[in-house]
Amino acid sequence: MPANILVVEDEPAIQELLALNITQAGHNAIRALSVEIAQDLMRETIPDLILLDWMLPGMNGLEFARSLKSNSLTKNIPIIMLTARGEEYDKVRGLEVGADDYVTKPFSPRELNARIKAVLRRRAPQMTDDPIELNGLRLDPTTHRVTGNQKTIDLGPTEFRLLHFFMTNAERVHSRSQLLDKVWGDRVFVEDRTVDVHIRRLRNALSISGHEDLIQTVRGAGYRLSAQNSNH
Amino acid sequence: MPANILVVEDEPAIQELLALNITQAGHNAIRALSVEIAQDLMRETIPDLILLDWMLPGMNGLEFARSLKSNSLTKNIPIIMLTARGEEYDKVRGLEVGADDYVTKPFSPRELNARIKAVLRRRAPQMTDDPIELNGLRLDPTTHRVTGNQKTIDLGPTEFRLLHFFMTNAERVHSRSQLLDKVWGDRVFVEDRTVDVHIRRLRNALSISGHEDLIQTVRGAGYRLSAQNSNH
DNA sequence: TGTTAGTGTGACAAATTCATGACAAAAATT
DNA sequence: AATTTTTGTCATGAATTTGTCACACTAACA
Repeated sequence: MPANILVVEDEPAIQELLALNITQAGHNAIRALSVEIAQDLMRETIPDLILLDWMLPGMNGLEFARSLKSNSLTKNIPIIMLTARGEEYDKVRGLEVGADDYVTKPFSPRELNARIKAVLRRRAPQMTDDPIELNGLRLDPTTHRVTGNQKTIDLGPTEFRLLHFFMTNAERVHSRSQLLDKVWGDRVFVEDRTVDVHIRRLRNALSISGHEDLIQTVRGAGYRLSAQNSNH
Repeated sequence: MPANILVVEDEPAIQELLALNITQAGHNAIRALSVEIAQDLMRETIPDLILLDWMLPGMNGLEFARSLKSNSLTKNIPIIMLTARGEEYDKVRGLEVGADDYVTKPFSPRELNARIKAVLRRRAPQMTDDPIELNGLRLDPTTHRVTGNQKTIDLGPTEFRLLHFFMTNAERVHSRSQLLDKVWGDRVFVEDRTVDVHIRRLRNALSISGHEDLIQTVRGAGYRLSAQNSNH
């Protein structure tokens, strides 16, 4: 299965090389020249793997890795560090922040692909029982409860699944049919507009905890759960 | 996680077979040809599970099981009885002395492993005789009684096991089939809905002590014992 | 300013899920 | 053997959840 691989590398030539390798291996390469660009892109799509240069302008790779691992939304994304020969790569510190592997530049395509394959192979199954925390809201699958602002909210089965999906796929727009697929299952026959109603019910429930516009409407596209409230 | 499994079986060929199965399942097999050897070995290591032949030279399996269950050090070790087809296994007496399950020889590896797995899976909350206290409720395993709010209530066997399980696994949702597995044991064939009835009986008993909403229904998911009541 | 497609909202009936009392079989107790 | 307790199942009614609809509202655009 094809995976989305985010390449964070400031050297265009090397980035080109990496992207070429990735696409030839049947994967999808998303390119970022800096950490900032990478963060922007991740608001759209959460990648399955990140190739991260050790030395970067601005925020360096190590810091970025650490920030990724400390966020429950992104902490399970495997990271492969890229280091130049000569640069002494602090393996201990790399592993410490949760890097899964590293590759030394210049790299052979064969080696790179082998590592990508290996990391993707052991990627964790999604649905875990770990609580998901986001913007002061905490969803706990083991308790089947949502907590926020000292308040515990009981959700109906569908509302719970819907919120669970939104929280594990936050900061992205999901069309109604995508939501039906992912939350209802792809074997049901339900109207698109039914999603609207459930969104409303979920919004109602979440308003108890003060999360008023956590779920936003993207006109003509669908809905999105976003931590940063775009008040324009 | 690997477990130490003591195999008490006088027939070398069968013992070999058992040990092979166990090691292939990732566990550690300790072999004993007789009860006496087993007792010796147990001075070294207390196993996590005992596979015990029903018919043994010298002290037989039943007596051994009984002696194990009467010793506080060993009484919590689960026992799976091995019986030959034809030997009629006295299920009642087996359960009486505390055997957790039994397997008929000749056995299929698949069956044996399934039973081992099942028994090990539910060893987690060690059934001790220590009282459990939670949220002003005190459950005493020796008397099968719960005390709360100056009132003491007698529980039936199943109600007791159910409450015991809930108290040792509080703040979590348990599906009906999980409860059947953990409280009834996976040997039995009972309807999912039966759980509902026992929940009701338990709730009835607990209401005497003023714990009205201690056990909550999570629609579409199961039941949960929780000190915290959701505030709507 | 008016038109229009897209979205919010309240209501409602159908479907689903659960609570409850009753009852007979099974077990335990006498 | 008789009695009491425990247990599993069922039928029924209660409660919640769910999908739809009709209509109100909004944003975008001519």
